[in-house]
Amino acid sequence: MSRPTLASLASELVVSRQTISNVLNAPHKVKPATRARVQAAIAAAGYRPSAAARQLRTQRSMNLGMRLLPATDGINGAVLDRFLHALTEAAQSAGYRLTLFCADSDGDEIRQYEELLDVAGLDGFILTSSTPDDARTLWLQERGTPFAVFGRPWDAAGHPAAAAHPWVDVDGAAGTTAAVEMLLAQGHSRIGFLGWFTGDPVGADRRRGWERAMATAGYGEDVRGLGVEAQDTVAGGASGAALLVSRGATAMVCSSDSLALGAMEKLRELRAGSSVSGQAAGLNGPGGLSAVVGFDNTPVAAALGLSSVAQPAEEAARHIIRVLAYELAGGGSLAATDAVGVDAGAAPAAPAPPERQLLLAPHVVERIPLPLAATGSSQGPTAAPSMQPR
Amino acid sequence: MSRPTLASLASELVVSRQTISNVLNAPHKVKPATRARVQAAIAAAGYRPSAAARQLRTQRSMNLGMRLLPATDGINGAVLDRFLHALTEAAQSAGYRLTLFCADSDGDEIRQYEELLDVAGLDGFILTSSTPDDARTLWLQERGTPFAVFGRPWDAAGHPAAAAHPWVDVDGAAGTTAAVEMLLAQGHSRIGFLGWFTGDPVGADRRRGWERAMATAGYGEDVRGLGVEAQDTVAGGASGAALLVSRGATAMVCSSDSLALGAMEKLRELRAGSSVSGQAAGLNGPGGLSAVVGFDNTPVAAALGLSSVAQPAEEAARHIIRVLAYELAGGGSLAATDAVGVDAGAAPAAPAPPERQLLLAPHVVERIPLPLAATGSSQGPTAAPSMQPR
DNA sequence: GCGGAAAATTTGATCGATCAAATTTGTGCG
DNA sequence: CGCACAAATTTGATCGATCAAATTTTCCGC
Repeated sequence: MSRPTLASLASELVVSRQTISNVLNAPHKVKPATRARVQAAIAAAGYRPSAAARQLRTQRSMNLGMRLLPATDGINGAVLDRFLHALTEAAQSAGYRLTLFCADSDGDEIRQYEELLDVAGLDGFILTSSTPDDARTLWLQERGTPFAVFGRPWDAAGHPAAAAHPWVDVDGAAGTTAAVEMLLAQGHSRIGFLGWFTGDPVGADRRRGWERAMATAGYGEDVRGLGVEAQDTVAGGASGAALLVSRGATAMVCSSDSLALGAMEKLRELRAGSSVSGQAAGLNGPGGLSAVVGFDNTPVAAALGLSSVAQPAEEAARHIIRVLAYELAGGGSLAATDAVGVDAGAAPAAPAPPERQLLLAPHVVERIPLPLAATGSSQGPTAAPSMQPR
Repeated sequence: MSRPTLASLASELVVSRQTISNVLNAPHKVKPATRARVQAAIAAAGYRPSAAARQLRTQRSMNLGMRLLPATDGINGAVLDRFLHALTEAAQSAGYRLTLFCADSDGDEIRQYEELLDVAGLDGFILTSSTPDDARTLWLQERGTPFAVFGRPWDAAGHPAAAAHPWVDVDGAAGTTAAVEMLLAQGHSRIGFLGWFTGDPVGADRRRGWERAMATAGYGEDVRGLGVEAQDTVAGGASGAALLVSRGATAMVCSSDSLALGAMEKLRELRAGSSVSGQAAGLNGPGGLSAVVGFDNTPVAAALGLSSVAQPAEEAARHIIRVLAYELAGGGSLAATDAVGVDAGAAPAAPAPPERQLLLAPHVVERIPLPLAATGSSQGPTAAPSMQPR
């Protein structure tokens, strides 16, 4: 037998299509006895409603779209990777499917939205990364398409902006603040900041966290000169670290793991260079090598024993789906009014709407740099005789 | 006006639905004059056929599915990331959409196939990674679902197996062979192999490439003891490298960048330990640090100046789509006979069917290890005065 | 046992496209 | 001119579900 349909199942069961449909979509409308009988038949026949037919009628595809950004660094892009995994999983368990697409530019991305909405009837989009005065969010809002953004809205000046759409972001400043606090606890006081060039708001935000923490600790005055910017690469990190050291820094918080990796290597090199007792250039602070903290907690950081600020990408993804699903389920129709002083109405215990805009706190993963001692790890290496030749 | 449909456009143009449909799907059936008029109207109205309606009628969704594997290492997983990007892009330009899904196990993956086929009507699947006697490929073949695999089929013994389904893979042995040749050219002769524990066929294949190249170069005898296996981590690479060095290796080819990274660090450490003139333990072969070659050409390798074997992931992705699209377009109906001596028939110049099974050759990216000299890269670092406080 | 409202179920129309067959228009030629 | 036949276009049915309204069944009190 080929795939069962509502009609085929109905005639078999001697009930109408609609009754079966109701069992699936509005069970309370069906008499318990019938319901049980139908459910049994559905399970037995392995019936699954066709999404295409359903979509044609209901105009909902249960399909969400997300642009796959052109891989930038690959070292830092790892966060989006984790995000994508978690997003797929969350979407799936919320009953949505996830469609990927590529775009050459933000303009092209909008063109893709249009196409995907018209042709595939996607129900909503997830945007990753937000730019100041984002054209995409404007377009989507005008058109009334549901969407949620991983990344705060920024105004043209690079400051957090107010926006009506849902978003989730990670509080970068809180991350660098926590990193500074960790270093302070280790006994450091001349803690530098190593950021990237591109004047984007994310970098500025991370820098602010460092400034704030230093000021709070009473080192606000010393900060001048300890904030440095370089290209967001390993090489850039190395030269930036050299500059910071020359200015007396004994520790540094970096905007990325690429930078931190370069910094760590450079510190190691400087320490090796300054002879055995490397107290020379102010190196060897209390924490030794771990005086470098990266950002994003990339696999590389984990592999090399680099401390790093970890973004809760999985939690962000789950929340994005939660919000989007809520909007798509019509939750937005009531929640349109800002959630301030909404006490009247006495709604019948709706399942507390998710925060439409959420800032998550990252945490610092403290690591001890790879010792590289000859002692093997859990399982030591073994010589293996050549296997099958040829 | 809301979205135009065939019917709305038809009445506007005073032609029938079917004529418009034909203009889109079988232009040759429509008189040139009419065709032009309809095409203009389509463009003007921005008409786009609904995929759901089309799918309902044609039973084709133009949608491909792919499982997103649970992120393993993150360092080595980068290849799949590039693959996914290229795949999305290729699918898109072939007119297909890509749907992602997650699964807990291979068994669950099959369950997902079933669901996605029934509910969403996916036209085919892309599998990444293949296991010996893969249950998924068997299931898909039995069911007659089109699919293509990134990875060769292996038999239970871990040897390449014959299979009827399309696949693309990268020739790992050729990669390690090329790596050995590069090292030979640098003057090395005691070249070790550093693989991973898990007895999977991919690792064995890469090892065979090393063995073959060494034998060809006349060092077949020496190989004994120079093949070592460890955990596929940075720490594992370090300890494996130590062992290889103790056996007299001056260079080594690794199965992954994780291993190579550990090896590189260990070599650096050993070299530093053996005083200034580190000729001691047979270190400092002709190629110096670059005597380590990794596999997968991960961003980390690029960042750290580690030579590595690069998989043509993008090309693999494009070919996978090419093959799958060909099958889905009905190309398989003729190509069922093996492409050996098919000279008869004299087909009317069909656009040469793509190879159903293709082994791509990787290439070695030779790099000079990060010097970490204080001289800044292209753009040097600059001190930046504190930005907006608070 | 009966009227009438509520509950349960069924029927016909519809979403927007393509297929298959029917119909109309156009062309060549004796 | 008119016939046969091909080209171009149109019509009706269909894919598989849900919606809205019509219909039948059930239940209750009097």
